[in-house]
Amino acid sequence: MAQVLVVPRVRLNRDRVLQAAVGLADQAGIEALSMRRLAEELGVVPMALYKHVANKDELLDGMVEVIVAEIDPPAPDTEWKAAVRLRVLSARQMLLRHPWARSVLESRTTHTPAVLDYLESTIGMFLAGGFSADLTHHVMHALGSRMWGFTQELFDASADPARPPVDPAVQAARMQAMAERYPHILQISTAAAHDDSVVAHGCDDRFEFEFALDLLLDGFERLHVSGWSSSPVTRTA
Amino acid sequence: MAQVLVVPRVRLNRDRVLQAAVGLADQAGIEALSMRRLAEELGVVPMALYKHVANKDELLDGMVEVIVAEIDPPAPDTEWKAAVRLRVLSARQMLLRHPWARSVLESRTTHTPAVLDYLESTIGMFLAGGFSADLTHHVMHALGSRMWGFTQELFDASADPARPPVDPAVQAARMQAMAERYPHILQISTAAAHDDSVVAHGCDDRFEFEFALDLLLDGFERLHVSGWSSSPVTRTA
DNA sequence: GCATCCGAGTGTACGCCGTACACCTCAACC
DNA sequence: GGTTGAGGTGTACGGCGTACACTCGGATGC
Repeated sequence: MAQVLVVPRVRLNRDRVLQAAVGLADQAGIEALSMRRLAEELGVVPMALYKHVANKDELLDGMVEVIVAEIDPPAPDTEWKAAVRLRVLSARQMLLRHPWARSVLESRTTHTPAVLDYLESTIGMFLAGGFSADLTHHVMHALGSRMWGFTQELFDASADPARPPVDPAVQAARMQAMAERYPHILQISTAAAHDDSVVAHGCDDRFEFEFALDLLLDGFERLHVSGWSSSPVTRTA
Repeated sequence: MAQVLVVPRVRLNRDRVLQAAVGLADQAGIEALSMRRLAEELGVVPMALYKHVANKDELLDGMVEVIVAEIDPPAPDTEWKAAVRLRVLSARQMLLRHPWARSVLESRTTHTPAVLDYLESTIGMFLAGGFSADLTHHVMHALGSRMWGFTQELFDASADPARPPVDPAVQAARMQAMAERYPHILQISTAAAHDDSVVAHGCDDRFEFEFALDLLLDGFERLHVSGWSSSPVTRTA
């Protein structure tokens, strides 16, 4: 017999695994995504997956990278307000396509490069629009609840007490690398700090919370006293 | 030998179970909360818990009731803005005490009475302040991201396709009971509906999303053009 | 005083889960 | 044509939620 007759059995790789995981979560729900079920979907034994992802947590991180990459890139030469609006609305479209994404995104504390890139470019829009680093810092917090991105433990190494302590030299090198790749993030993460340490001590998140809340409340009040009753956009079907 | 010497072995009850669950989640994290671990904590065999809660999902619902009850009641005779502010800040304090609460709250789709009561009284604040039902509807959506409460599937029976269909008569009776107990919720949930059906068809959540987003963006812009650079409240340590 | 009952707590067991570890297979390369 | 190493396999372990049949003890009725 020449050759073999079995199906070609395309080789597994990390990307095929991640794509299949996203697809499975989309159609069966995130709670139905188990390593065993995913392996079955790929016609492979469960342990085969571990040659491509370290464990289930890393699988979820990989899935996040996949979906964040679906967000439209920043529109060039666009005024800050329109640019942010487009970006956030695009992120929202992605979240609607993947209903499980919000909870997974919010459960991940380790920010992956795709996520950091997304933050970085969004921050850049405000800064390019002339916003001060301080205002941008607060504005990102206020936006945070709608774009899941910006939380105070971004640079906070103590966020996860279970993580083993890191060598200060290693930590400094990491900060250096961060500063080069994500200058805007670094800029605004330290903008609200009082002392001079580059490692931000975290920001006053109660202040951030009230900032956003008061912004909303003042907006509500303005709409109310100006006799707002129907929507500014037409709502005819 | 008179009597017995064993510890009195206080009887278990639903409340003891829920309190222990909240305590365990507080100190060991929500991922460490298993029926087995909780039972051990209570000096009892795992299956004993099932005499007091139907299953783990109902345990989580019960935990939500416990923590929502910790939110301060509405301050009487207070202007709407201050009243809402106090309430939301109190909810935030509760969330800070129970770091696991946010994710659990957001994962529950079945709103328990405690949660509905919370929504009801908050909505009442806006209405009492003279807000139209329509504006209150949008305002609750905009607040939603910060107070986890108000989502479009509140009255949407089709939210969970896995749930068995309900007898229309039963459904109508349910709506009637809802209307009596939660008039404000009903009022604003139907405010944005175009047709006359009492069972809201769900609202245009893209509109709600943009409403909140634009409110924030306009606020950001106002702050920006007015030269906002430092915080309106003093930030000295 | 004694039989009855019934709900709280028990014990065992099942089918899921993530994944450690030893093994096999086979294409690529010297 | 033997070696190697990466990809895929098989078995096994401990943990999970919970179904189901049970025991036990205190309250209740006679």
